[in-house]
Amino acid sequence: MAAEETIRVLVIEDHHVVRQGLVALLNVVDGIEVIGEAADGVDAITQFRKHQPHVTLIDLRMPRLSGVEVIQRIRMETPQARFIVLTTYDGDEDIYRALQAGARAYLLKGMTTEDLVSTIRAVHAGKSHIPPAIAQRLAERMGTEELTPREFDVLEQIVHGRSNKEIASFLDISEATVKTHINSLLGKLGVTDRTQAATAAIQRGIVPLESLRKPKQ
Amino acid sequence: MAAEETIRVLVIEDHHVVRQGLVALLNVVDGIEVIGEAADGVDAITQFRKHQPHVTLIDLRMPRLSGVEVIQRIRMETPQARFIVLTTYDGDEDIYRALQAGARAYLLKGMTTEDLVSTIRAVHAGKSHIPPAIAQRLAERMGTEELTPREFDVLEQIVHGRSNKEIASFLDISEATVKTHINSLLGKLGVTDRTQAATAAIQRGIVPLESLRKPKQ
DNA sequence: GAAGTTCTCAATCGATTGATGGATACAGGG
DNA sequence: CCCTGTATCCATCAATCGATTGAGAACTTC
Repeated sequence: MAAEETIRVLVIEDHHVVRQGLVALLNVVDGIEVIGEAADGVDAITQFRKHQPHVTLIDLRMPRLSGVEVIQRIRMETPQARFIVLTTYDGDEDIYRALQAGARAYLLKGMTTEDLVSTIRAVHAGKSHIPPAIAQRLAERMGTEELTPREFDVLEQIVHGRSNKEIASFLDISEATVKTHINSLLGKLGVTDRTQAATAAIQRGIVPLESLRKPKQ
Repeated sequence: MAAEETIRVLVIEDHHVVRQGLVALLNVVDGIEVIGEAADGVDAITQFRKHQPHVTLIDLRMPRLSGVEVIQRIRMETPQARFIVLTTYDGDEDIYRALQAGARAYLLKGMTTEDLVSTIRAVHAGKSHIPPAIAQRLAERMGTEELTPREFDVLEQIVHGRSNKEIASFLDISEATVKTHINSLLGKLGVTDRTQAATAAIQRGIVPLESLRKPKQ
């Protein structure tokens, strides 16, 4: 199956070095051709429309439009589009959303060339390619309940180190109510106190690490 | 200054894609040549001895031997060696250690090609190149005291969500002692409770995020 | 051996936290 | 309309936490 068809790949990745690395790796592979690149979400959609790639490699963390949003929008107009999600950190909550949005596979940036190439071929052939470890974690997460918006607000404040009193004042509710929300979210996260809730929230990417240094808008 | 001297660069980076990207970017630049690559700390030292590069690009998070250790060991035998630290996340506590160990510059992986090239040239010319934002943060950190080993043990347990009683039992000391250590480390971290201590520890890279999923050996 | 660190422990006390039970509102489905 | 589920809110109370003070033992460093 030498010259069956060249797989046309679009690479969406904001880190210049990583994007260049992907292109350099892929362009020496037989049967794969990088036909476009994008460094942010908006450009990604433009490039997709222009080139209509077979397979799109996409980073999740990007300026302007997140990877998940890009996948959702593109699949609105091109449902058969095939995406492989790239991510640095595998605790990422967004992976789960991306796969729900229709991504077919998932790769860590520490992957080997063989991983990359075989995954691209598999996805182009219509297969999905989720590592067992991720599949299991996804299954676990399916069973767990989603946090309500209010619970999310409270969790965000907990991660930022606010006390119940401060959270109550910030959200303009009573301290007792804050405690109720905390109690609920502790149960949903499967933890027993606020410190565990904070680390779990960071680890799972529910509250992004980047938000910590900022003085909360 | 066209053909003054070709700068010989060694690239130490465990992520295959990133390494490939750096090499691809640098090899098209006039006056810079990548003369070696390494994917882990031990190999890094071997490659350094073999090629004696002018400038070494080095990632901090690596298997076998950390970037900081590599810098320290190489500078033991080659004090004039020049390092540029690469890192993904700029909250990294290790940056500070790397610069103390003798790194001359620091680059985020989201940098542009111009950043990369000009930094390599600057460092090769003997200059240092620390972004103002990092310099300021370093200055701040200089004033703060280091945690003692025991305080670090306790902080690690806090991040893992253990209660004082559990920490006491785990470290085989009394709960009172645990409280003493917590009191000290709260002061040194500049925070007021354990939840803030946990998020600060993660944010600054004092306790690595990867250690969270594991059931604590 | 004097000085400095670190680690250890204790006791007290006010503040914070988390568990529990319960109230209200509001949405479909039957 | 009633029932069920869900999200929001509040109060009480015991357990935990953090601040504070003081002090002895082990280990460096000079």
